[in-house]
Amino acid sequence: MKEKIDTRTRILDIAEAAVLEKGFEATSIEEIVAGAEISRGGFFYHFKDKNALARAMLERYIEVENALYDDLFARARELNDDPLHCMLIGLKLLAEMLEEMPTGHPGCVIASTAYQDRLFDEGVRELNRQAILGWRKRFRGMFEDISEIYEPRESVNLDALGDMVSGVVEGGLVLQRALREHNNASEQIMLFRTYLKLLFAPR
Amino acid sequence: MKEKIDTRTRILDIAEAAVLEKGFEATSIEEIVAGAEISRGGFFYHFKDKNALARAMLERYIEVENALYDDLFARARELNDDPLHCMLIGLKLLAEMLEEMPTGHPGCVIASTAYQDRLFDEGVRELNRQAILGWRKRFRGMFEDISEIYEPRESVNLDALGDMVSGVVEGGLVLQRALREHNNASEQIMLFRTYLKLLFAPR
DNA sequence: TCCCGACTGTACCGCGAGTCCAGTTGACAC
DNA sequence: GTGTCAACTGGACTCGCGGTACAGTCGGGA
Repeated sequence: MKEKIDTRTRILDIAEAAVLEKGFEATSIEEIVAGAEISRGGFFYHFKDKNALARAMLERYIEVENALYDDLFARARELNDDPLHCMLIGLKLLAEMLEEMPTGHPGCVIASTAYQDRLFDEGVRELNRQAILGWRKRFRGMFEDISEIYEPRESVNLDALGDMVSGVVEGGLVLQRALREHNNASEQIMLFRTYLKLLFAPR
Repeated sequence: MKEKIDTRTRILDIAEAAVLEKGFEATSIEEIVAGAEISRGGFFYHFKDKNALARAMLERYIEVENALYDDLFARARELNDDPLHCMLIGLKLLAEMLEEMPTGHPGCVIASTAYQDRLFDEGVRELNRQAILGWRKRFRGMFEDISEIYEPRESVNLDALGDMVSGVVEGGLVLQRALREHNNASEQIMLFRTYLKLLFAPR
């Protein structure tokens, strides 16, 4: 039985699916242990409390999300060396990816935790914060590269523009969840993309 | 004692403040009744359960938010008849308003409920949905008026553009909450404003 | 053989939501 | 003055869930 995924990972998988579907509070430890086919004792052996579970989930989620961005923009870079076109292609890929998820994107854990933050400890909140700051830095860097070649038509704060990528995704996912529609997030990204095209259009 | 605000309103006030600060789940009925200086029985006399409280809060919140938008864009209209400039002024006013809130904007209840929706019944979810659809319609209408005068530089879906107003605000508020910064939402709105300026710029 | 990590199973605590209900209080009606 | 009704108070109780504690089991290396 080498094939058996280790229990901790199994707990995280099941918890993540449940939390993204119904929210953290609405997910009981009872149902997690039922899904993972372990006992309550087993759960607390791996996570000292629900907060530790949240932390582990968030850590894993952020790692995956970062890897995803790395991969996406690396592929975009292969298709076009120009930083603006690379950005535009990357956003297109991102939009397509969001669209292809059949049930719609699971919904970003970031927003979910941001709005229930009193349930979590400082560690979780800080993790959340650092993730967003990381994305700010990533996208800001890309926008700096673009600005060096294409002078923006209107002066903009590049930090804020970097945040706008995360913000548009988060906002789109909120709409998608609340409206029970499917393409809001990808549509919002495509709109943001036209914004960039206009902003960095050559004179 | 005509001055005494009726108990139901007092409960809503206190609950709203607490919920916006810490989230719905983290707010106990115990603390609400303590704040409102009533008994637990008194609370359940007014609301049959916590879900009914959520519904009432959401109803009130949406009403206030709509009145706020009405007022904001009416003022903008007074300053300039042109639909594009009216929109741009309205967004500026909105951004200023968000900035002036000393502790930052309380955070939109919409996103908060969207990410915990299993805690609420269908009525609450539908209320949430209708609110966003209402904003879509409102802003779509404004963008239609603009399009009649200013041909957009890139073709865009006006529903999606309407959603983008809500989305940018929601996304900005998520960032603001998670980062513990203060002006993200207003900055995001200002960026969206430059987008509109570029999109509808006369040739 | 023994040890150890990964559990199982059970008993127990405290808290908050929600129920039930009997009783009080003050305003207005007749 | 009596009755009635809405708006509560207060207390007792149930239930589910998070969390603790801990004794015992089981399989795989050293």
